[in-house]
Formats: sequence, structure tokens, C-alpha cells
Amino acid sequence: MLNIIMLNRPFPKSRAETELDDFELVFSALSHEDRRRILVVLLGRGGQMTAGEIVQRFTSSWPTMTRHLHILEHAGLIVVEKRGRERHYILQAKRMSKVLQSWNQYFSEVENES
Amino acid sequence: MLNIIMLNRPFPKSRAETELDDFELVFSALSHEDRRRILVVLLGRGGQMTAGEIVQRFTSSWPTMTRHLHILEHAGLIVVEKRGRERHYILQAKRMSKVLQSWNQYFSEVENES
DNA sequence: ATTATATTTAGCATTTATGCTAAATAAATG
DNA sequence: CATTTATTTAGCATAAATGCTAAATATAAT
Repeated sequence: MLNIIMLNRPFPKSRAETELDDFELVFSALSHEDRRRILVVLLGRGGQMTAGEIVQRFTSSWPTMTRHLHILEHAGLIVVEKRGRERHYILQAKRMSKVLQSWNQYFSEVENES
Repeated sequence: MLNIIMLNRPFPKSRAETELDDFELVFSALSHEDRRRILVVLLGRGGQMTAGEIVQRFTSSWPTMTRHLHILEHAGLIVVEKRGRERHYILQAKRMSKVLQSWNQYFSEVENES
């Protein structure tokens, strides 16, 4: 699987490298309106919903929503928990804030603006 | 032009609507690595560079970079100033921070996490 | 076991994004 | 004015993302 490839690195990624990967994953995940809406919907429901509850609130098909959920999961913006035949998706708001704040921090020194 | 269509609305957009548009524009703009790099490069040069200076630092062709610059401009992450035949692109770091922080604020109430 | 429910995976069609080359524009210079 | 320099616009080819339907999987219920 994909994991094998990723764990096969000769040495671990540096903090900075990981951060760059995070920016890629998080900004890509957040670039689609439905994916942003999923996070907002999750927030409104206390941060945790099943796949079915999420799908109900959108117009796209279930497979399409599943893919969005996987993209959000891969970016670390949600995590999944299997409970019987249900999948519970759990918002990772802190992780999202951290990544976005660390991006913002790069730019926080600047005062060169109108 | 595009402006005519946009100004033809019967009433102005609400604050919330504008914010949603901002999320779309900003997260889409930041979803491409070269566009994020342009902002970082601009930052390293004091927040202002000509189109040519920016293009020099990337491997993509000038037209490709021009398009990236326009996407960043449309998102409000840079502004352009014409000076003779040069275009000076100016980083709008504050605007970027504001948009990302306002997104983060939606999620800042949550403490439901590991 | 059989059926129903919850959800994902496969595979394909369509749209959108990206990247290029060639041509156009517009200011500066000889 | 002709030429060079800085940059954009047009138009097309390719890659990537999105969305769908059908099929598969896996757990729960009868």
C-alpha cells in the first residue's frame, strides 16, 4: 500500500518539510466549497457525525461525498472512527487552526501595506 | 466586461456573502504550490517585486506565471502597480491573515479534540 | 442463512486547472 | 519611427479534479 512507500524513506522528514506537506494537503482540501461546508456542518453538530448524516445535508451523491471525506481525512482535518457499520467522522479543528496559523506566522512580520 | 455583471446586482452582498466569496478565492488561490511560493518569495523580497523578478525565480513559463499572479490578485493576496512597462506586484499579507483568521474563528469555540 | 442497512471502491465521463508556444500590446530607447 | 524590453492575451494540449452509476464489502437484523 501507499504506507509502505511513505515509510520507506531513508530518514524522517524534517519539521519544515512536514509543514510544507501540511500546507499542500490542507489548502488543497479547503479549496472545494463542499469540503469547507462539511467542516462547518460538522462544527454545527458538535464536531462529530456519521457519513450518512453528512451526506444527507448535501446534494452530491454518496460516492462523491465519500471522496471529499477521504480528502479531508488525508489532510488531517477530520478523523474517522468505525462503529459497527457506521463511520463517525470527527472534526480536527485544532489541527486545522495550527496549520493555518503556522502559514500566517510566516507573513506576520510584514507591516509593508496600506 | 466581468465588472459590469458583478456591479449589476440589485443590492450589495452581505458581509457574510463576501466572506464566503473570500474563502473560495483565497483557499483556491493557495491550493497551488507555486502560488504559495510566489507569496513567500515576495515576502523574502520585502513584499514587492516586478513580474520579471518573480518569473526568474520559477521554472514555469512567463504566461503561466502571469496567470498565477492574476489568480493571486483576484483573491486579493497581491495588488499590482503599473510603473512604465513594469508591473510591480505587492504582497497583501494583512488581507490574507484576516481571511484565514476569520475562517479559523468559526472553529475556535470547539474543544472537542484529542 | 437471507435480507437490509451503511458505506466504500471501481470505473468512466465531464469539467476545470495547468502549462506551453505564438502573437499582441505598450512603454522605453536609439 | 524602428527596435528592444517587459509583460499580457489567445488558443490549444494535457493533466487533475469532480461527479455519476454500478458493484462490492461489511455489519446488523430477521
